[in-house]
Amino acid sequence: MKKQKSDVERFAQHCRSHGLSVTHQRLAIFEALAASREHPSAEQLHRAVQRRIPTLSLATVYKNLEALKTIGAVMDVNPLHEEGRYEAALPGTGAGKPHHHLVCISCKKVRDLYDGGLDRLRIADAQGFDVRAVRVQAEGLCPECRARSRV
Amino acid sequence: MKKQKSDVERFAQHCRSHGLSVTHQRLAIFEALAASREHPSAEQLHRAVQRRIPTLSLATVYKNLEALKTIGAVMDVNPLHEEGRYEAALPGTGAGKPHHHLVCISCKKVRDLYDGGLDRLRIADAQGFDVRAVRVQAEGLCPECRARSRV
DNA sequence: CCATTTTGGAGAATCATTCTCCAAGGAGAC
DNA sequence: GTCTCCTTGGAGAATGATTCTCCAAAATGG
Ligand SMILES: [Mn+2]
Ligand SMILES: [Mn+2]
Ligand SMILES: [Zn+2]
Ligand SMILES: [Zn+2]
Repeated sequence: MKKQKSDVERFAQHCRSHGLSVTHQRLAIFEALAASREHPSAEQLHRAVQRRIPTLSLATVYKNLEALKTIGAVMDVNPLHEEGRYEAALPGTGAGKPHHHLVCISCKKVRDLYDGGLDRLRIADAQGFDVRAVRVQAEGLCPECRARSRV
Repeated sequence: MKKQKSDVERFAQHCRSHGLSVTHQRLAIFEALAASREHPSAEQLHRAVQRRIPTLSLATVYKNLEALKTIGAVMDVNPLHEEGRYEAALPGTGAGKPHHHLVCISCKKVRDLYDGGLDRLRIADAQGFDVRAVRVQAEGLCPECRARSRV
């Protein structure tokens, strides 16, 4: 009977050690997320947790996901989902040849990354998916942001 | 003087062969995109093209990006940018260990992809970026959607 | 140039996400 | 447990990106 509590306790301590209090809303949101393998949206999580806490508001779900991301208890599956970014795709233009991207986590700039090794990636266990394309996104600090943060 | 026209001509023919008429707005949007290496947003493109066509509306930019994506003249840099998707990230939970994702281009479902080979990826030419993480997203049709489309 | 069809502009509408404001609920000290 | 203090939650408005509606303008094909 210690086992059952350990996940919750680990979460509670993670919160406290990062200065976040452990409310039952926060805990329920995390539990729902941890119990799912569906990579749910905020809306889906809201619906799931509302079965336990009918008064839970959607804004609270967003606030908590953001807070939990900050302390590393939750991850965002989508790289770069705030605003659409485009590139031309005809021969001769930027995306004329397949390539990948370097994305700055600070200023959001996107640079093309041509790397023959990455183009040859094969997915070992595609779990029945008919894989049409593989996108690689390398995330980090761009030279400008590195310089700025080193001040 | 043939060279300069060839890109425009190639684009025009690509449009016509896919049943899209070639308006100067559409052409200007594509030219602005092809001339940029910044992976611009719709808003940025709008500002750029407005210098040539002051009456251009933002909705027109979106309509055209969508139309051009459909015929493959434009690509969307962001995988999955419509709605945030989350996962737990503490030991014992889904993202407790680093992993990648299989995404269905039809129903948008996201499955975890554990692949030791992908975890060992190294970026050959990081162009000065301090790379902190590499995300791989394999896109294709999930088993359910394959079955449905094969009807 | 004519008729047909597609497209563009303006602005409203929609959808996801964030913010504001105030009351309720945790955390740590007695 | 009780008392504070500070964080958090709820409600709904606000925001920002994207889409839709409606009509006039422009492109196409002859
Ligand atoms: Mn690119
Ligand atoms: Mn995952
Ligand atoms: Zn940067
Ligand atoms: Zn699917």
